[in-house]
Amino acid sequence: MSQPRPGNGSGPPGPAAEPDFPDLPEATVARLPEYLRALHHLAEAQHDTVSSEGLAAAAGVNSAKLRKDLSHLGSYGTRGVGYDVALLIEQIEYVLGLTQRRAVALVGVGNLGHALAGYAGFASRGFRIVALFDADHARVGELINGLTVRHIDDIADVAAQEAIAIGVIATPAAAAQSVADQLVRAGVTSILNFAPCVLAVPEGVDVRKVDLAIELQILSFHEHRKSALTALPGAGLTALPGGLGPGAQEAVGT
Amino acid sequence: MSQPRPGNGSGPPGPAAEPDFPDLPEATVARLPEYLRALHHLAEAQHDTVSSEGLAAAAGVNSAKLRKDLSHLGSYGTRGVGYDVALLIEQIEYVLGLTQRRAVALVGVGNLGHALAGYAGFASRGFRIVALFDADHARVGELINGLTVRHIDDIADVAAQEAIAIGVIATPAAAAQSVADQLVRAGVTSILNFAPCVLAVPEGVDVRKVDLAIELQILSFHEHRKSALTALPGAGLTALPGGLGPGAQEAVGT
DNA sequence: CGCGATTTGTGCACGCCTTCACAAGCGCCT
DNA sequence: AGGCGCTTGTGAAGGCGTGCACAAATCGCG
Repeated sequence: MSQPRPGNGSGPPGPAAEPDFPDLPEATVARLPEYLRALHHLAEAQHDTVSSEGLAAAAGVNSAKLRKDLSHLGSYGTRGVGYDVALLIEQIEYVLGLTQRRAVALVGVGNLGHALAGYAGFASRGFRIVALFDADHARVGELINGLTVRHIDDIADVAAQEAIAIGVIATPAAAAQSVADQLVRAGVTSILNFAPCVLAVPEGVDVRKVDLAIELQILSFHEHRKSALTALPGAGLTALPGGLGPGAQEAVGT
Repeated sequence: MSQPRPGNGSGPPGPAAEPDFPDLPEATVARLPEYLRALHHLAEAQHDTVSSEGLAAAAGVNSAKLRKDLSHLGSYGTRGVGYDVALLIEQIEYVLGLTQRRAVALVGVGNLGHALAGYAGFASRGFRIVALFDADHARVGELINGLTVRHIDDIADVAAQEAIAIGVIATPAAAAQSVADQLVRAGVTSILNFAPCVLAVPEGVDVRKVDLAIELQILSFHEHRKSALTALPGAGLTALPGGLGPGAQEAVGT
């Protein structure tokens, strides 16, 4: 767990000493995974280098932003040429801590939990789900994707065997806080919460929340706004104003 | 302040002219759904008023931020008392355009799509899934939650009958762009994309993306950083520095 | 009727993030 | 070897969002 990296041989880090990355802008961290995905895509297409322009387009961001983001990791590009795809992949994966496949525990094997347990994207992008839990005894024992569902109260035992750093909560809102408490008690320090509620956790534990209905509600706001606009003003919706050639993704916040 | 609504009748909008909300800060819009959820929770608990402090705690945000957010909607609080829960719910629902239950089409009835189709949270929070689509003919005809899966090519016919404003893409990445194109062609102007790829859409179409693996990768970064910190510095992790009483949710970006 | 307690609404300052614009650096071609 | 074009890396400016701190407003009580 400790030993961030020895300064030696193979890995991306490079032989010399490294300050690691104590202070990457949070906004940058949130974009790195997107760059990483785009890079893997490029690698499969046999590209060995990319310009910031090209990578930015593939990731759906501004090229200046991308360069600034990458500059925070150090200089891994070559002026006049671009970035080495393989090198950049290694570097970003290292920064994100993906060189070790992190163990993830999933709690709540209902509708959504089932889907998450079977989601191939986790395995292919640096994670392995090592345990499934549920509070419902009727579900305990069920076999999903090669894993047996265990009762949530067993989580301490499982955590003792395997270092679980990340927990995913896919339970109803009413159960989420108590599940979070159990996860924290078992040593989990990062939680991805799909339940529509706010979690209280001790300092040092990170929580990210994904609320599917909220995403729709944000879209609904923009729909509401759009329909109000087309109803009122003179111009109405004449053939799309600027160019309509597929511009890069229209953001709508983040 | 501008007084967006005349003080008359029952519903929040009121029959008279309205400037609507052409310019709400995007960050505020993203938080309104969270306030709304907290408010519904309070309403169920028979509270008719809340202070900004109380609502902020329930929504996991700063009270000053909450007041500023709400002030953008107009003055719906009473100094010395707080906010009227029912009134605020109506107001936020109106702003978000939830007074009409928006019709949503879901494309991709695989692992995740199945779960989304059965997710009760959509129905209970202002949306109704009116159609399911898939490209796989083997899946067409399947009955899920009272809806029959249709082929993606039929989307134009369905859109003709029912005004579909929002489309949800839960297909593999390879199919997502082509599905998006079909949705746009059918008149959809808002897309929620679960596929791990960037979508190109014409101007005027809004896209929000949810990438489950990216969320985990962001957590992984913080794990990586935490383990590096505990390994190096003198103090190590002595009993949590500040207070460890469950503070409000630790954000980790948004 | 007046006063104090309480809570909203907001002006202001600070910091983060984005974007532009350009100098520095690298490879290639002649 | 020299010059030219291309691309990175970054300084600086502008905008947005956050949080503080306080004035204004309302209620309840004596």
